[in-house]
Amino acid sequence: MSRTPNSHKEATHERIVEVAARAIRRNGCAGVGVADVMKEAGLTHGGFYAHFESRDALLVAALERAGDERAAAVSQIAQQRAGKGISAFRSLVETYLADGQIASPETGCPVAALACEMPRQSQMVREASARRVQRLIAAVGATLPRKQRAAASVIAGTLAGSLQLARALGDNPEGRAVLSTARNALIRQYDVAAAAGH
Amino acid sequence: MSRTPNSHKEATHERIVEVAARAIRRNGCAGVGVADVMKEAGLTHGGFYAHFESRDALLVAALERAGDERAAAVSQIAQQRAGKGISAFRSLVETYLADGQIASPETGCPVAALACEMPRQSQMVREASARRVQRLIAAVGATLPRKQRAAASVIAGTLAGSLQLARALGDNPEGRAVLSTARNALIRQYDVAAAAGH
DNA sequence: TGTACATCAGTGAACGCGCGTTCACTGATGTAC
DNA sequence: TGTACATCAGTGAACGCGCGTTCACTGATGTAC
Repeated sequence: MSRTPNSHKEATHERIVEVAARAIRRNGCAGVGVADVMKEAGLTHGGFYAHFESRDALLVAALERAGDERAAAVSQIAQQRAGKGISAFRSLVETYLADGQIASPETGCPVAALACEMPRQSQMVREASARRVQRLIAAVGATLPRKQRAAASVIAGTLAGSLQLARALGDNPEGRAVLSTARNALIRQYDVAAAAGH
Repeated sequence: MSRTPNSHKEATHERIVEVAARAIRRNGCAGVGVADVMKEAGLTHGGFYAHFESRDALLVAALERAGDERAAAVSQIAQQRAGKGISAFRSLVETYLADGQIASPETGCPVAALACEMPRQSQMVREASARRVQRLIAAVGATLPRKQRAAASVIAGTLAGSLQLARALGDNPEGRAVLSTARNALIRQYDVAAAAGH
């Protein structure tokens, strides 16, 4: 049926989503342009609607992809560090709030990059956004012992909020101080190893 | 020199800034349209440039106005409650994270409404944004005893981040749960009265 | 093995629309005489 | 007191530009015979 194997169109589709997942974190929802994304994927804008029903559908796909990418990166680092006896919670906090994140929103958490824009999007994008927030909270909860799991949402809020304040202050000592203060406070308060006097 | 007393033009200017201060929190930076703001202020768009050099200059004024308004509202509530023996910190937390804030960004904190958009704005807007963030941190710090003042930035991050997550989840039990969890955690950890076993 | 054909991913011109900005003009109000 | 004038806040038409979306077309690839 398909002359070019499905894998070709699917590969192109993947490329568009990957570009959009970076663009939405770098430029915000309003900064994702159909023509720009297609160009960065090596295509012309006219072919876009063979891949997506609308620009909003692209935003949804970009949000999902960005969240998956980030979750995979964070859990990969946590696994590497687990061998060294570092708790999953501590790895999460140190990866999420790493100094390098100030200047690299395009590879960071989409919730931190987009949270305040979420309520202003179309319904389908808002729904995808809410799922991302739920998943961030769940990911934080998964690193906590049962007793502390109820704190997952505050911790998620602290992570996303602190990173945003640091970015607003800039990639300078002032911004980095916000991150280190947050890392220290979170680890002191919630890390099991720290609580055990480790 | 001026026929209509200065107070007339100044009153119009005030009105424009007030409308913009609400619009920027409701619709985001990209959602502040010159024509819309002027219309909501009862004017036509052509007169805009007699009041502001550019749209960006309006955003700067709107940010400053929004921050001033919110700071005044929060400190007014704190003063009322101070008579009842409620600490300034607790008042701040309960006002900032009130359930009603989920649905009312346009009268809330501009940092919570705009933080993730700040790094993407023009230089003059970024600078005004950074000042707002610094002022939020300072306002939190002013409610803390000296010993805990270093925690002001994490607390500010927790306030802004939790409110954003709640808004992204929506004005429903799920969103409100995020706020109440954050209020409880902050007051338990940082409120002087709570620490004194009050 | 070779030739004609069908499929379809991608192209590029064109559209309608909204928005920031400009500018010649209006009309109301205070001032000079 | 009254009349002509200057000032200037605000009007509304027009501009250029970017963007989402549409659509007729191309050209490469696989299939049928």
